[in-house]
Amino acid sequence: MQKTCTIDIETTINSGQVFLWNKIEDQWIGVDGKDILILNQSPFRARSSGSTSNFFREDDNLEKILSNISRDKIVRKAVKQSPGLRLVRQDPFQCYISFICSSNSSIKNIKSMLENLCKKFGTKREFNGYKLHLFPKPEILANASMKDLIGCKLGFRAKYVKEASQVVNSGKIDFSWLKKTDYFTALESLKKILGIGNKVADCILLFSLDKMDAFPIDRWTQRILLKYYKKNFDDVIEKPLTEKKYEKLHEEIVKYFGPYAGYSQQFLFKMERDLNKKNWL
DNA sequence: TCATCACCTGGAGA
DNA sequence: ATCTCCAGGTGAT
Repeated sequence: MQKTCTIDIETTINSGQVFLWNKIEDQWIGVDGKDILILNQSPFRARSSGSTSNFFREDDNLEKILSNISRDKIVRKAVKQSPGLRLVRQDPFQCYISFICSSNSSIKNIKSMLENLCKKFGTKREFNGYKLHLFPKPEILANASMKDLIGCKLGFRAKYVKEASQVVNSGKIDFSWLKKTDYFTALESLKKILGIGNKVADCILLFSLDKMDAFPIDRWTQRILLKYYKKNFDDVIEKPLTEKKYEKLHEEIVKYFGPYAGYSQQFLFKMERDLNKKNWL
């Protein structure tokens, strides 16, 4: 109970992990796969229209994790700045499509694309007086026409979304299996899919498949590494990372930050974007 | 294996 | 007004 109270909902929603969320009056309403979630900060309350539980990873031993990652001075500062920030455990299919859509885009635009997909393809559902569209099922997106997907403003990602949905719908990608297997095996499976490279795969692994050693390296993370950790890692560079550079850097990072490297990344990412006054949802 | 380049779209800044 | 650049990258050459 005490742990629950330390979760900062707004900080967590506004940390680049999720997109289909809106603040209405004093509560956050969001879509997670086939569920609608309603969150209140004080008193803390999380309601789900379905079976979603542990959205905030309440089963993690946070005390242990925070003390582990706080060995690093910069991370310690980031944790102190946003102590209520949590990693979330999202619906895997939604997370997968979300981050495929994220490539070369902005948070605002990603949110818009996903809302369009829900409106066009998701089942309408009412929960506690709120009517919204759930996230579309793999089967629906797998069989969607390119015209309709383009209509959702996906741009060049339309093809990625369709193919990625087909892979899930056919059973070639099985999220429950990916959850059970190790980081590297899951990573390799995801990267075979069109539209998924190292960064997108790491986001999916960290935010929905329980891989806490996933450490997404995007533009911001790269800036962070350059700014604070230049001396710690041989492979930090200013230029865009090639695939091999990314892998090598990731290896060094996990060695340095430890098994909960993903948590470190989230705190650092939040800190640096806030520092630069970047917008969230 | 690496370096370039194009890519849908929307918004910000020159 | 019009252009350029960038935004949580990836794929093709």
